[in-house]
Amino acid sequence: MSDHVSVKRLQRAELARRTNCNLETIRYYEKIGVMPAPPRTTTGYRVYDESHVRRLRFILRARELGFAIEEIRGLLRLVDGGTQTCAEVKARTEDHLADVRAKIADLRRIERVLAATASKCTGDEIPECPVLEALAS
Amino acid sequence: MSDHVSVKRLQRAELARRTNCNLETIRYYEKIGVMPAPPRTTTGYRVYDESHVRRLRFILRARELGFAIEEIRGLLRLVDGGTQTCAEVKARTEDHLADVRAKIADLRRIERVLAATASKCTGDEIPECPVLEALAS
DNA sequence: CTACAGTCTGTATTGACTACAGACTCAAGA
DNA sequence: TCTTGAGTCTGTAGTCAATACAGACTGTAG
Repeated sequence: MSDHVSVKRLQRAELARRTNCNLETIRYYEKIGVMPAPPRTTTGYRVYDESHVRRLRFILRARELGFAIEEIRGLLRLVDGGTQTCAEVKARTEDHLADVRAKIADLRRIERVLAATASKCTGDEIPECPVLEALAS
Repeated sequence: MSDHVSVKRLQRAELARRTNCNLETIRYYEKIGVMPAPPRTTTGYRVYDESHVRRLRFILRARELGFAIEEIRGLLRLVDGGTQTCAEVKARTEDHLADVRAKIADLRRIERVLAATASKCTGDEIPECPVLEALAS
């Protein structure tokens, strides 16, 4: 009776398809310990279920938002421990938000320099080039 | 008379100091061929001069602006060949500018999601957390 | 029985560095 | 002259976050 209400079992390719994750990335996440090692068939095939789908989606979404693996590991510890407080997670999110904003500021500075330099270009065939001069000076 | 007006000779650490570049990065740039292999003393020490300072500054500035090494290699070929046209460089710069703008757009999207999610947090000690829910759902 | 697709493992590659070990050189001080 | 410490040399390994591949095994359909 134990598998009367059977859980849907997935192999690796199916998990990859359902999460839109690269096949090999799943194994990689298992190796670095952010995905749990799933049970195996007698012949060694990994067997996943819905809990793995949720876990992987969590990781992928956090990666999309630019969290580093180590930051995600921290978030997962909070989730797994069941001891997380909203305050802790909020603090980590805000730290990360500050990082993202700093990156945006960097890129905007780069954008300004590139745009200003490119706009000086005549587009002529002459070898004098304001971009190269800006880089060389 | 050949070294009557002697060029200022620098060793690696001095070049690093003057360009604010990591010591090992200089050797790396030589290895991958964006910096020329400098002459050596009889005992094998690299000997740099002002031309190396200029070259390295060019590379570092381009890196700061987010050009990839391969893009820089392309810019350097234009410089070295003496055949560069302003139009070519302008085109490459504008391609790169488009990449930078795409990255900014990505990060701004991420920023919006993070900010919106974090602002829902109560900061309370309760384990329900809108950030984790947003990631898990 | 034989294809063929899927999975398994470990390892190599990417980009742009950075760090380290172990040997060598150089200049200054005792 | 000897020693000490700083600088340099080489090759190699590690970083991050995957991605790719080779070679062996398994599972299934015809």
